Amino acid sequence: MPAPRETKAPPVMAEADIAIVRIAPETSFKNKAYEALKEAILKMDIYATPEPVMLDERALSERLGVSRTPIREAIAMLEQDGFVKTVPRRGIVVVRRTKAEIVDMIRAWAALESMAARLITTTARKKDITALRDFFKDFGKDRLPQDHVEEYSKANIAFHQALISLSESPVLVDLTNDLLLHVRGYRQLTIGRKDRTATSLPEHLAIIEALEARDTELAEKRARDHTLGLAAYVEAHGQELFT
Amino acid sequence: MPAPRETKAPPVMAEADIAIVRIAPETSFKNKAYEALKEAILKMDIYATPEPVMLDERALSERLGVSRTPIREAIAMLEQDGFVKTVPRRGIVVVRRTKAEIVDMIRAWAALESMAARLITTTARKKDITALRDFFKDFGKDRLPQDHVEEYSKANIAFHQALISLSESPVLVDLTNDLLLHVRGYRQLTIGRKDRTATSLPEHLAIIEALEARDTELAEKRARDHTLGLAAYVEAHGQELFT
DNA sequence: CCGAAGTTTTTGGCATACCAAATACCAGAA
DNA sequence: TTCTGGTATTTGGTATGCCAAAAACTTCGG
Repeated sequence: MPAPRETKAPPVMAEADIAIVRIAPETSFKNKAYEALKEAILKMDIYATPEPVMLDERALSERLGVSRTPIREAIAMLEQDGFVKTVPRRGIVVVRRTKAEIVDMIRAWAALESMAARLITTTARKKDITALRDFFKDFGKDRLPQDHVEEYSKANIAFHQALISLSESPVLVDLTNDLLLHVRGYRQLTIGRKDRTATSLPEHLAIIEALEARDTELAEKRARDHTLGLAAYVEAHGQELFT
Repeated sequence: MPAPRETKAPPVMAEADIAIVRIAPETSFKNKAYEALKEAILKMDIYATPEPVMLDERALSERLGVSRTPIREAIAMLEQDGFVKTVPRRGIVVVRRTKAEIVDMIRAWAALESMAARLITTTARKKDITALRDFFKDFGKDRLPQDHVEEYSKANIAFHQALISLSESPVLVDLTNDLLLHVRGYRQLTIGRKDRTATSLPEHLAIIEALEARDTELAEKRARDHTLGLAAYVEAHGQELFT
């Protein structure tokens, strides 16, 4: 395949077939504002203050150097995502999730991930499954996860995302990513908790083993129970995190 | 009601403490446009014509009697939902799903519904579970589902939605509803297919039985397999529906 | 000092105007 | 007729301005 050109090939020309990089898509201000606001919201600790976090259209437009129009469109998108809620003539409030909502999301996550595990046993290559172990290669008897919670937490999330990607199901990937964004509101605070970290690694390895064995039912069950365990944990010990 | 005036309620107040219904939220044009466009998109048969269906902002704004601003905000929301995609300086196109995408969505649906079944066995009241049979009370040996495909299809969808609602998990309910909206693009064409209809009813009843028996694993499995069966069916026989 | 009425400010909702890119259209040359 | 160049049109993107409701502030009478 000499040239990546595709749309309606030109009649003749081809002047020395220099790489025509197809130009840049030039993302709009609307999308830039969406990304910027989304990142800002995810970065802030919404649960730190008692009073709700508010956003101001005009302030944001001035801050980002664009008019209110693209800002408002970005806000509309974020509202669809469930990150903010605009109250007419009152303001735009960053949504705070209750513990019950977070637990609920984690359960849905468990459902999707167990389906991913199921699919993986029938389609993924052994090579790719085995590669999942690499996420934890830095941890072992001499370097316990509970002594490097922060680091392990990152590896943990990366593992789960890689696992779901192996299912090659765009829907599962997208849905879990969305859920994860909401759940991560209290990243280290919950997922990386020491006491859970201790049991997490063995469970992950068990999941990988079931996948390698192509044991559909077992892999599905282990993936489900592992994440449901997290849900139960948050439900039991996450009280102090929510107001 | 002598006068339709409403703005600025009279100062006196309290006059006979009649039920003050909290006023109407007065949904904005943005939301009205969103609902209207969403319904319109779901109603049209996107897969009928070979060429992609396009939307025009100006035409829509004139059609709905509002300016382009709320229309654009509604479009931004629909784009987040995955119903449309706007291409800069080209137009707004109604997204057409491939067969693979639909199958993928049904699989995710299966995952979520099986989790709902799991939750139901531990929390729902027997009374509510048994009530699920009512959706099919009009069908039986003397009135086969395959002879009333259209009607059975509606009962089918209502059953699944009621089932998931019983889980009392807002996340599961919302996610499956979203998926269903996309899958329903070819409502009668797939879900109501005669050959599948025949096996559908018994499977539904089997799910209900497992729920009543509080058999978590079995209910989960039956719910999952039932919907995965639909996915497999679409994958095998849905070819003619996509381009 | 307190509170109610009135005024100003703030805030999101909406309409409108203009811009640039992509396309469609059209006239003129070969 | 066909191809080419240029021009008019279409279309989404963005900036502004104004409106009304709600909140914040001010003022004045008790």
